[in-house]
Amino acid sequence: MDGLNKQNENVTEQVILNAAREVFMEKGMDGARMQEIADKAGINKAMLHYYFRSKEKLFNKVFIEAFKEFWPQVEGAMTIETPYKAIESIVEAYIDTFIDKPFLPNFILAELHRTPDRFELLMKEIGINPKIIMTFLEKLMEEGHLKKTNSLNMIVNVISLCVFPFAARPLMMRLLMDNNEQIWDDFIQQRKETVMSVIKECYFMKA
Amino acid sequence: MDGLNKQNENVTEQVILNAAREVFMEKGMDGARMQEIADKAGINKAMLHYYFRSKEKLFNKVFIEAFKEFWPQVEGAMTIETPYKAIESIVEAYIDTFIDKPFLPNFILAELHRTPDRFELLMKEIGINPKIIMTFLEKLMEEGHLKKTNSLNMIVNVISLCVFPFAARPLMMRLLMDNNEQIWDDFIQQRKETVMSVIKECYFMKA
DNA sequence: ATATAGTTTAACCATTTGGTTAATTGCACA
DNA sequence: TGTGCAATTAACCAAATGGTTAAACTATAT
Repeated sequence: MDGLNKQNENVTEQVILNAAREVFMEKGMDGARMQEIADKAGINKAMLHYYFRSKEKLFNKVFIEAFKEFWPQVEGAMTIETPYKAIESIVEAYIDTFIDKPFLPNFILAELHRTPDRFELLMKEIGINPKIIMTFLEKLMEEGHLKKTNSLNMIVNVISLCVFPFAARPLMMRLLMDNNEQIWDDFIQQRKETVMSVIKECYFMKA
Repeated sequence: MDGLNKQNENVTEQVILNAAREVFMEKGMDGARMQEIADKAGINKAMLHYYFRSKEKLFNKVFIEAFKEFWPQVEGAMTIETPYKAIESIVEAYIDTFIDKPFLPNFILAELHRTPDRFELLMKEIGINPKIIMTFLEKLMEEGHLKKTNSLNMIVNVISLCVFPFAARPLMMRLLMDNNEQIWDDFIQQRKETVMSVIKECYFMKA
């Protein structure tokens, strides 16, 4: 029966993708080894090529998947009525994603830096366009909910505050937090508040 | 005469280091190829090993050099009398360094992520300890120049605002700035001011 | 001039790595 | 039960890569 085949295929395919995600996230494209992915998936290396043809194709799949999960959250946030809650949701989308996938920021930054042009293509392919966040912010300024400022600067600041601590986690842990996991956890638990208080102070109208 | 030999040695050594810096900065440890470094230096590949023994030793040299140049600027900034100027100088040290070495943030983040423990060792070896920035900020709070807040959050915020835009440059250029070099240059020219205005708003006492 | 010591190179080596192939297994179906 | 097709594997391959070596070159000191 065809249905069972399809199901088996999907199972193996998923096993491979899970292993590939782990390895690529941790080691990046250059550092990852097909053999390690196969080992982690518990299958023969030839299967990777049987299902995904090449390392690059497999990598792309993993890369695209990571964004497909994340971006809708940001888009969703912008439909929220209250301006404050909307921006809070964007911040939350970023931070919760990275709590769940700690390697994602480094993974993206490395790939971004490795092949920027291919990155741009993939973004367009998936339909990610951060400019809509910018226009969203500009709308909120027009409507008088936010102070009128340079929206490019504002969005860069917000994203910087959300993403960078995760990207620099090993540094912060070792040089600022005495390698103490608890301090990191507390820091991250507060992070949404911390970022929002900066945004409030700098960009929202004083009540 | 020994002097001439030493000079020649130094010349070749520097040629190698310059080439190695370029390649490692752009491709990272995993992506860099010894042959490419040799080609860029215009010498035989064996020379790399003659002078630096191994890829890792060469990489370490490049890595350490990058910090040795940068960190004293930050330390120097903290000796400045006026609190505002002191913090401005720290921000300036970061941003000017990255204007000069655009690949440095990605280079550091990648290495940080690749071998965090070795990174920590190198930092201690060079004598870099960002905690002194934290205690410096705390002193300014005690003295009433800054609002009393969590110094860890403050330093992370400041560094995030300074570093992240450079690390994410390829993304920002392509998705927010229409690949327009001029927009990027303007953005970076304003960056010191932008960051300082956030710091002023959030952390300095209102005049 | 020649010995000596450091410098540089071409050729080579062992290992790793992404990818292929041909044979084997397992399973639906007739 | 046997046929056919997809899934899976072991063995293999060519290219790339970090590293080595032995010979050649250069310049200096005697």
